Amino acid sequence: MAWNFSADKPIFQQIMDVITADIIRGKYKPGEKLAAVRDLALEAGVNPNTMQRALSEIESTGLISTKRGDGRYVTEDEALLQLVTKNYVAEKTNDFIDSLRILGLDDKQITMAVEQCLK
Amino acid sequence: MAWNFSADKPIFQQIMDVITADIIRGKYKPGEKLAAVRDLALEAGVNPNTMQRALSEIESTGLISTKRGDGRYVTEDEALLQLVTKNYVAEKTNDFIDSLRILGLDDKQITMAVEQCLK
Amino acid sequence: MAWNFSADKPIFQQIMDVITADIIRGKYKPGEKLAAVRDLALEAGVNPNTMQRALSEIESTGLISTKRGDGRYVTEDEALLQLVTKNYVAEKTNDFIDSLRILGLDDKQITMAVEQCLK
Amino acid sequence: MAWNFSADKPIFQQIMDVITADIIRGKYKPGEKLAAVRDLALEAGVNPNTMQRALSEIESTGLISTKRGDGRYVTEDEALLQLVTKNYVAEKTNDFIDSLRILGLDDKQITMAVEQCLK
DNA sequence: GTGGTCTAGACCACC
DNA sequence: GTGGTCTAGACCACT
Repeated sequence: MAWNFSADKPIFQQIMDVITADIIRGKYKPGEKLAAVRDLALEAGVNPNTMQRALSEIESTGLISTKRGDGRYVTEDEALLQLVTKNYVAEKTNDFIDSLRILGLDDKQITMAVEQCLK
Repeated sequence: MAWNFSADKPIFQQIMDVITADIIRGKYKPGEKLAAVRDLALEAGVNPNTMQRALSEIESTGLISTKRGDGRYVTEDEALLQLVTKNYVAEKTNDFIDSLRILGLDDKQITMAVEQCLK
Repeated sequence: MAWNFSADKPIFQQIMDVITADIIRGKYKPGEKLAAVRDLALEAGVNPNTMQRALSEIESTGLISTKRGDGRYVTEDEALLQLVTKNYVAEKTNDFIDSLRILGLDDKQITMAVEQCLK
Repeated sequence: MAWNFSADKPIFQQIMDVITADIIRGKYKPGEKLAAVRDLALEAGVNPNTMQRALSEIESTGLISTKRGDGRYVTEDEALLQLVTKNYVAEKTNDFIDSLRILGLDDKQITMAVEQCLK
């Protein structure tokens, strides 16, 4: 069953986002072995090359690492995991705030917009 | 003086964002005539075709309209303008919230993240 | 008070259509004198050049004629008027039929479409 | 072998009409993959950019969609297809009827005009 | 002078 | 190989 991809972002990036999120929220535990590339590709309904690329890019963030001839493993470095999470959240948040500030919204209006959407 | 474009999004989209924001925050007033495509292109440091495309796409949102052989004008329909603004803000906010929720953050954590970045 | 023009056809053509229709349906009687170009332009809310062009093009169909230094007059040749009308209707109808036939609709379906829209 | 284009409408619009009609009348089946932009452009005898534009605009109606790095596919959503068809026919028909009504023709005369041309 | 269209050709990201 | 974007430059229709 293929995952759901939007057309306006590269598929490999969307896969990155999903897997990174899975690691951060603990679906994949530290030290856990990931499924084989072709199995993941099959599950996501994408070309194995695409999945391969997504995993390589995640690897470059340090969240996962490859053991040659064995497979890919989630990092056990919990400090790194928290750092990545923190940066990820901060980046998303700052981008969001900037995009509203550019419209002329002040801090109070931004807070209100968030609270309204959270309801 | 060319504008500053990032490499990870199409230029025409970045132009759209800038001009849309300019209209929303009132740099361009309702009913005001925009500069000619060629002039805007010169100002932004892009090819006239690129600017043309950005403007056409904004036009499809209704924020601006073309008078043939004359020029482009910002809509005078203030209701539409407010609607577009509202949708724009809501969309950005929802995207942001979703991107954090997928990590497992709850509403309180999201609010906190925003407040921390606003400081 | 300006007329209502759509953005997807040249304004002078839209003016032609309106005035031609006015002549055909008898709003302007045969032999009647038209208002001055600048008055018509004012009424339509367009540039006098545009109105001028529209009138010249209608003139080339024979429906109106110019008396130098006097003004423009609707033709008194009723036979011509009927001929133009007939051709006009036939042309519109054939274009319409062709546009539906190209979709694979047969004669019966076309008749039905028309009747449904007439209700 | 270049297609036949008339001079009074933009080429990309004429291409849109042809391909849209092809989809509606089933020449391209739902889910079918379209030929590559460059190939279609060659077939139509136009610049690839022009074909690209035509296809993008059709895409915005939902009739076709793009799989990145793969190609363009006709929608499999038959309900959408029928809806588009219905709207398309209704729009053409209404435009036609309006253009005759503005001449002062009543419903009966319009029906007669159609029947006469169908013979 | 204004916007709109088209061609030509290049480069890139993606699968 | 696929579509997407951008540049360059030309031509046209409209006001």
